[in-house]
Amino acid sequence: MPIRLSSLFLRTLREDPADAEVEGHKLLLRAGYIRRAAAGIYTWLPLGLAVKAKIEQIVREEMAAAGAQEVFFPALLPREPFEVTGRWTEYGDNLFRLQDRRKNDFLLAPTHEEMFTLLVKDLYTSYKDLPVCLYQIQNKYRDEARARGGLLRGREFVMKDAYSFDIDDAGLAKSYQAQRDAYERIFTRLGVEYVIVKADAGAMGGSASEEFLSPSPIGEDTFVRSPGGYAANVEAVQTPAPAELSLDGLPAAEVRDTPNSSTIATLVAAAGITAADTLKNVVMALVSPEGKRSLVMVGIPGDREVDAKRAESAFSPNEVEQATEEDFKKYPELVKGYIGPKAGGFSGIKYYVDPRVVTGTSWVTGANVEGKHVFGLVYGRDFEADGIKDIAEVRAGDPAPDGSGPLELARGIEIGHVFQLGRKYAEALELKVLDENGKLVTVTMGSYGIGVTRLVAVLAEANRDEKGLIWPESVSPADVHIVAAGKEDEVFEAAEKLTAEFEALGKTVILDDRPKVSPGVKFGDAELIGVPYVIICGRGIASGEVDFWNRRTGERLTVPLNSVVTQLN
RNA sequence: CGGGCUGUAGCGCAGCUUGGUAGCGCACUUGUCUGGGGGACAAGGGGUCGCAGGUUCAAAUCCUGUCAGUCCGACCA
Repeated sequence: MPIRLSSLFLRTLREDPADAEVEGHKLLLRAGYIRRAAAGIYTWLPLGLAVKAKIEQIVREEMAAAGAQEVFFPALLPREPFEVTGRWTEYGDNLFRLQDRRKNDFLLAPTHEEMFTLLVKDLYTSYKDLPVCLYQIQNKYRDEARARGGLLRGREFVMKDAYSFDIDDAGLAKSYQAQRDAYERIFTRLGVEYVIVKADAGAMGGSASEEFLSPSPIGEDTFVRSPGGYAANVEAVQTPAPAELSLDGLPAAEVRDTPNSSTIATLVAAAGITAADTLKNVVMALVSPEGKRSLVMVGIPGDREVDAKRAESAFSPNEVEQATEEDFKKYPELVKGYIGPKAGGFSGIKYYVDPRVVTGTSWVTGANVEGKHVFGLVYGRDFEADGIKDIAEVRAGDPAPDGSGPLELARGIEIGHVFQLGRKYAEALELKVLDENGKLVTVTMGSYGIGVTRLVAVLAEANRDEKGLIWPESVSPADVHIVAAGKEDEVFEAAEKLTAEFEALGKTVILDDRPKVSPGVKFGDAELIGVPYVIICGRGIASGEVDFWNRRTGERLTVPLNSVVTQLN
């Protein structure tokens, strides 16, 4: 049956809703795909549901091809499993918590690692059962501090999450690759542009992790890429270390008076040097998962700022905070504005340097005395560090770690994430199987996510013009949109006949059979709704002709009524 | 969580400064005309003015509180 606009539950809006900011989101609202129910929570209307179903279908087909089996968990979960893995508290305010009538704690699942792990533990006990890969397409709930861009970042959203279970690392690598390949096929079929970037494993533990980002100026993730094909999340970029320099013939370090030069800017102005010549020693406070606070010091080139996300990543699992006045009070040796590396170090403070600080490099830095800096302090001769921490900001033009050229910074929307999770959850929840020697071994896992509803937003954002949406064929709510433009019975009869012919070929049709609606309104709605092919049955019917519009290219042809079906086929 | 802005009909907005009959456009209903780019005319239906309290003879309007939305930032597998 065609989708008849005469009866479809739909009301298109002529004006943009005031609370929508992102263009694609405005169009989804105006064209009647979704309605907002609460901040970050959306109701799906028939057209939106059709697009979502198309995406899910492609995901299901490719998951099946990759050997994954579909299951379905409740979204409403008891507290206990999340207590075991520590995430009941770890997730913080982002977790929707609730209680039943007996005051037992429940949550709305933000993700399902625990449940998948427990399910496999529940049923499987032998290495012969592995590998196995399970997935579901399910609503997730995260009480985002700030929902954004409609479906882009919602508090309720649909995610495909898959988990692989293997007996060993080699198996995990294989499962990971199978999912990664499936993701490439899925995004290609969806017509979504994507880049695969190395991601920071972060708090999730585990080793290999890659994100699928769809490049977009409205993206929330910053990533870098090089002309030679390197791509990584900003957190994951490793700054290449320059070659070490010879210590021979370098002038001796010299302490000079630099009054009132407690910032890089004032120092540079007063001493006639550039910021890149200076070594800025940043003191930060680390808070361990147990809540213990300690200070660290990192020397980075003075022309760069610390990137908070990179610092978090480098010092994970510790939280990184700015050092407070109180912190400084505990270490009177630290002279704010004139902090520098010190022979033997400051007791209780680890000292790290940026990767660019290599043997033979010479720096202008604090002398640990009010009003004095050291000039020509050479790494490997005059000072050493406890290690390397790569926490300085990444800038456009920086060299790619693999030598593939200068990096460019770009924004992207995370549409998928593949992750070698390892044994973190299996250990916490004691998922073990007997191996061929009858010994218990802990299973190793991978987790693989695709943001299904986010993909609707990404597709809408990437496929539109000033008149409306332009869906890729693979996700369009219908294959063809047929408009009966006119008042004559012949026009409607021809449109009906054409609809039947397309449907006989297995095509899905949106039929605009609204009586007494002017052609202009119907054309406008067709363009807004965004089916890629539109056929107009109108004044040409008398001479056996219809108009054939290609929504994407804008091409408009007049073709004989009796050949339009083959034209589209 | 911090800062800004906004809550008046399904959508977009005016009215608030200076308190006194709640308005406009779109959408919707009916009729006539029109019929290839959101057409015209006429007649209609629809609003606890976010919520609560206060001031006042009288509050959409002034005051206090609160809730919600949204943007920027912080946060965020």
